[in-house]
Amino acid sequence: MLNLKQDHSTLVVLSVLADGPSYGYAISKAIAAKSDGHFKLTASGMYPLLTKLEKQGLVSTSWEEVKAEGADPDASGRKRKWYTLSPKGRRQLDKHIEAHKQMLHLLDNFLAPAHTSTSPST
Amino acid sequence: MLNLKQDHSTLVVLSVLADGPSYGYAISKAIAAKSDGHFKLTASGMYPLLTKLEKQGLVSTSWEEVKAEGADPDASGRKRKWYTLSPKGRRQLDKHIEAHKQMLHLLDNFLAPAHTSTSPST
DNA sequence: CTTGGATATATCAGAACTCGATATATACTT
DNA sequence: AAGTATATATCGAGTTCTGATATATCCAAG
Repeated sequence: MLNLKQDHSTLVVLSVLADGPSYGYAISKAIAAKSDGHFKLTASGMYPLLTKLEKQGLVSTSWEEVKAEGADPDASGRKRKWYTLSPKGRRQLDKHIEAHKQMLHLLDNFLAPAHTSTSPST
Repeated sequence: MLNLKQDHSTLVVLSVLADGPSYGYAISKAIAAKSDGHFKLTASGMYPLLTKLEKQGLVSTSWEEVKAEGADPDASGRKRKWYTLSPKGRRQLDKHIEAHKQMLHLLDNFLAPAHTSTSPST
């Protein structure tokens, strides 16, 4: 169970939101589920990150009341803060994925034995 | 020019030391060269990291005087602190590489379209 | 011989980040 | 009534990041 750091958290959260709007608690569960239990992003990592993404304009937000089944229509129930990926967030996700891929590529090259082979494959 | 964070720094520094003993300044230059100028690990990141690796027993150290060409044999010249990868450091490097590869694999799966295909490959 | 750039190690300090613990409140189940 | 799940959020001690600073030697150009 890997606790995600900011860079990976951002990538993963934006990726979840690319599938459609969601909210903190659900995103956290989605990350655990989608990663088959390997990734973990807890509340203390999630909410500051979401606030940051909001400030950066990568997501837009709205509050919505959670209606209970047989609830009194006048009762004020639990609230959810929904996050929606903005066009800017969309572009940022693409950038993050690209940056991630480049990092992989550079690290692979770095770690590869110093063959200097410049193999014609790829 | 990417400034390396601790995880990647550790991986990259141990990797450089796997090619043979070296010292801070040279490691920094080697990282820039070996990454074709893409990775940067500056003094303020390098020395605390090397100290940490030493404390963890991943590297062993020794001081050596840099002899100048026509220098007075009695003159005390510049000093270098050499770092040598320990057997434990060797094993740790392998672990880091494995962890890195697993992270790639997990992130790729996460970012892949939600096909739910459960393809029999791999 | 003096100025500056390269070599070489190292710390400082403000900022940012990490992460378990805590706080608050509603909803559902037993 | 108690316990678990849902839901958002902050606190704070510890760690990490990074440009700036400090110190000192070596070498080449002016």
